[in-house]
Amino acid sequence: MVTIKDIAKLANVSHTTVSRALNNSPLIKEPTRRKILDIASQLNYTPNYNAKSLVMQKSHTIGLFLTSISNGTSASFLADTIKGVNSVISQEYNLFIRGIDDYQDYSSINSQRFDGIILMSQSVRDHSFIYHVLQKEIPLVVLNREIEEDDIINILSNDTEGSRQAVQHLIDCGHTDIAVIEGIPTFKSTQMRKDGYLTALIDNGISIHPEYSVSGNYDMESGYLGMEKLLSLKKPPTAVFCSNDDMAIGAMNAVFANGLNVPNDISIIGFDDIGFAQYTTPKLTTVKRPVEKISVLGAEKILSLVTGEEQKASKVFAKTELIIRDSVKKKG
Amino acid sequence: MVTIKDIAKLANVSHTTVSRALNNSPLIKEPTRRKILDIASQLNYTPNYNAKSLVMQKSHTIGLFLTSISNGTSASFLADTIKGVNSVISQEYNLFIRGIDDYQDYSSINSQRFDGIILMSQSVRDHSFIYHVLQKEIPLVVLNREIEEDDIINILSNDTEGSRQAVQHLIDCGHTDIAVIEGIPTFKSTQMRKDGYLTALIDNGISIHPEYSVSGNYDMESGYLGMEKLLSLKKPPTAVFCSNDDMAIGAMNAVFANGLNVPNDISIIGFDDIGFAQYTTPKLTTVKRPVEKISVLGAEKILSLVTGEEQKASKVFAKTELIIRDSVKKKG
DNA sequence: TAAGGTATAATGAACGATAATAGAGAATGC
DNA sequence: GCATTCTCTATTATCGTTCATTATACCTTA
Repeated sequence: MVTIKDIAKLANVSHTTVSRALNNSPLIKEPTRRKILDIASQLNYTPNYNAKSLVMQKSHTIGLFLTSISNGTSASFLADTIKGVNSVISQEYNLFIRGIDDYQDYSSINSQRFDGIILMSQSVRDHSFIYHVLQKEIPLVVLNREIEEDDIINILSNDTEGSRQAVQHLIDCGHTDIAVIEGIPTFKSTQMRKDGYLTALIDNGISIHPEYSVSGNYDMESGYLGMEKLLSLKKPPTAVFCSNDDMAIGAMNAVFANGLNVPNDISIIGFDDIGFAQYTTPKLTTVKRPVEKISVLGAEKILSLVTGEEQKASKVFAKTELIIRDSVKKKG
Repeated sequence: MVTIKDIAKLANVSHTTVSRALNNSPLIKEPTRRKILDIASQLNYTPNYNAKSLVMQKSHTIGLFLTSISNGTSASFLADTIKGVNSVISQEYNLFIRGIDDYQDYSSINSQRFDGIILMSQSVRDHSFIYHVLQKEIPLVVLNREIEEDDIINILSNDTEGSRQAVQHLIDCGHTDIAVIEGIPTFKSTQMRKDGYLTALIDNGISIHPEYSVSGNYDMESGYLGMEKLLSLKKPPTAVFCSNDDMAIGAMNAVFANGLNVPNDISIIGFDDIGFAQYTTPKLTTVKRPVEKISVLGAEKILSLVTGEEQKASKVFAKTELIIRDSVKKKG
């Protein structure tokens, strides 16, 4: 492997001069610089990032962490996150990806190894991780889940408002017996979407029936089971807000399995707008959550943090959007 | 940040002794070793991987490359790949993820930066990348796409056989007018699945109609368009083999949009067995492709390669599996 | 012409680890 | 009892960079 010393020898200069020439230092005369650059490219020189990192105390890697990679994270969420970050992080950085739950302890996560960390957070369980990163003084951006501390850069989608709009849409269509299938209990998103559901009901003076709230865990199977539970009530709801699209799809299947029809017997609305939402039968009315956009914003933030541009701690909200398709019926 | 020298000072030994103690060298007496380890854990010592890498010529990072992260790679494929690899690569390794198409040139991909590379390959375009990695003498495992060179470790799913079985299943159900919606032309998988389709027809003495082969690009939209084209033929097929599930879902929608029924008017079979396949209406009959298993096998291979265990170049085939659900109808 | 400036380049010391070699002290042999 | 071997630890070099300091050559200027 060719090093700056090899180049130095050939150029008849010191290795320092080579280093400076390669780093565009003004201390080097143009002709020498040219000569050195020529030789470097002829020898096909590539800098040794380990040596560079060692002396500069910079790792050239950005860590993208998720609450989990294998558990409870849907394929489209994972894919959108990675796509968003990947599109922004330039080639000179290493893009490192892991799930927090892959770690027994966080000792290997330090500022030597990471210039900055993006956390796509889905659970309060992440708090110990956040605390660790903060304590190690690694630049951090937290996506998707609101963190109360105010010296944190936080990029969020407004799930509460999004789900409020969704349920308001059901109400606008004449529904009053509206149920919710909830997500994984420990996830903040679960709480926010439930809040939006409740807000819409309260705003419209609709009384809240506890039996219309059933639990789920964001996968299709749990949507199926949740809907079965709702259908077995003495008075089943006429519309169901599912906390994500996967569960909405499961729920639709449960409706069909019971010989009923969506949206004629039961209206269903989802949350996320995954790619499949427009290919279900009927097409799924849902709330588009801007996962990829959040990731892009987060990656941009971490880059400017890492390259030293001052960044105020801040909360950025990316907007959700109600996507009306065919799974909700106007009553009366 | 605490270094071995700090530990050495406190333990009244040389830094070399500390290094040896931490690396379980037999040259260190047990009592000294204990003392050093105690101090190290008290100081919360974590090794500097950059320094380590520099002297040991080892990067402690495994690169997971895909043909592309943003173009033509489905969410479930990307997610399954990452899940599989992530579950195997131990915590002491960095897991680096990128798309090949993110690179203008491969100069930054060298043995200093990567101990080993896993390539989830989807296109012949990857060849220049493979050539580069081979030339840099970086341990390499290629997944998903067969590479002719025989000194390469290659882990594949047998798509040809899988799609042959799929089409054979259609034939067994009494279909003879069988069409195919193909994938992205440059992808090897497209060719293999087409081959399986053709093989099944030929094996059964069914004549091949060129108008029954329509092109697609693996996304749902193209499945929709492909099916529309087929439906507009004078004599539409009674069954369609879609080269992946996404297109199958698009195709089903096209059938519905034309007022027809699946499977009563048209039978549809897919390929991949993505999570949604069992939640479509009707549930999709398809061929399960073991993406995650391939990734696991690949990750295991690269690890044993990297840790120095001899590995013969080899081709490993992971089996596909026909999953029969409700989108194919028995004729007659 | 000597003293002082000002560019430009060279020297040598880091960074934090490992590895080859040297050295000190105890155990062994004759 | 002294040389020799054997254990264990210390010394020093090294990996490929950057950076602070020092040196050299070339101009100014008095």
